[in-house]
Amino acid sequence: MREQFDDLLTGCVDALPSDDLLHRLCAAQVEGRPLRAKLGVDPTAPDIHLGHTVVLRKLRQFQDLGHTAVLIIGDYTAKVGDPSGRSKTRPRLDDEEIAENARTYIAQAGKVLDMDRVELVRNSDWLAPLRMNEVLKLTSVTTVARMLERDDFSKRYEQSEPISMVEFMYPLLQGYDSVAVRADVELGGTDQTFNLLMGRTVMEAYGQRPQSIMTMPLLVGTDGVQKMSKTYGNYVGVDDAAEDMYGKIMSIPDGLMGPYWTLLTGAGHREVEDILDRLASGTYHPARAKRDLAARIVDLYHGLEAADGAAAHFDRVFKEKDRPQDIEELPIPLSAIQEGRIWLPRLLVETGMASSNSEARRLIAQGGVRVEDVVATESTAEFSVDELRDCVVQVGRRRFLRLK
RNA sequence: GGGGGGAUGCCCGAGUGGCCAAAGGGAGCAGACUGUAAAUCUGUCGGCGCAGCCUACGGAGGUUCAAAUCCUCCUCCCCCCA
Repeated sequence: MREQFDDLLTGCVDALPSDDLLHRLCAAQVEGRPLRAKLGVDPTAPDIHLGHTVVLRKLRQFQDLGHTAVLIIGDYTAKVGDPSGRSKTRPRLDDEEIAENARTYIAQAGKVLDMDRVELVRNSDWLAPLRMNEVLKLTSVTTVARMLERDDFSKRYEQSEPISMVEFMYPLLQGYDSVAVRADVELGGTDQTFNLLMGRTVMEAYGQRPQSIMTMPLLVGTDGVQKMSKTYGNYVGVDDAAEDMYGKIMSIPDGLMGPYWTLLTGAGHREVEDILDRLASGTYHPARAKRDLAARIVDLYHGLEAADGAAAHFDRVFKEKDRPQDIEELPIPLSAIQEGRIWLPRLLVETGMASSNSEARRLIAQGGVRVEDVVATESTAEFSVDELRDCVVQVGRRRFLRLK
């Protein structure tokens, strides 16, 4: 039991109230009743990345220990939406988009969870029919002062950034979800702490025992700075090809290996501690550790064979700086040909390897463009169609194209 | 309802009449180096067949030889008071 508990706490930032979860686990064992572990996700984006899997893995751990994973698709809360930021022009998600996102989300979540044993529900089932008097009851469980205690609200308030009224509704609705599914414990990122705690308040107001809450750190993206997010371009998608996944993980700063091992591999606390100890003592080479990490994660989503293939691909392209095996092929665009000649900058633009003539000139000036392994030095370079046929054009270290 | 502040390049943010395609930082991109696409360093970072030209500092007009900078109106955002 203690061992189980320690594994559950691995990677967690907080489990509140302090001994509540342990008590529940014990009681569950004694009574032979599994705990109901709740995770709510809003299907606001079509793809999920490793950042989303942190909390999914934790939920999976609950499953593996025989508890019930309750996955709430926030198809209603997604529509309430988070109106922060400069979103006035952003079109509201319509029902079809949400449905589509939910579909892909569930499919991708299945790579982490045992979907056969997940209790899958949608919160529109109970939120959509709510009547005004219910909503009013819900809003009366807390106060504006408490809302403003919330870290991000208070920060925004100080910095004179807008806070919309519906944003006040959001934690209440999420809390109502907990009531609806009778959650024993709710999981979430640390950014969800307030919402999770609000769930306790709401449950209490509805005469239920307030849930235990468990928060997981926000995964830092491959840039090592910001949280993993598609908008920052520092994400590793669950559906990324094995080679991409491997390469992206190899690109993380060394300091991120600890969190990644802890949060993304599903390794138990003993294994993680061992790895980190050996890294700290220098008996485990960081390059080796990162390769193992990358392989481990690719294995989780693509299998061992793909992981080996990705590692080999990585060595070939980045270590030996060789050409990759599969180079995209493209016919020489007709639009790049003028009077039978092909001007190099135009070729780069027309093939999508540079975004503008200026960009192309820049790349050439910086020695970043190669044609058949020969560095192009002049932005005035011209070729004939025959000269370029079957040639490999390379921009930077990782963009290749074979002309046909 | 009244008063005040603000809108600058992908993002943050300086700039209050010419020296501004616009400081600085971040991201990105390229180069060097390496254990990797880490770290570090260097360069670059609106467009144009580019030693020149064009378009740009929320929008529309105006003043001026000259405007991101001054004036007018408009749009949006924020704060304070009520």
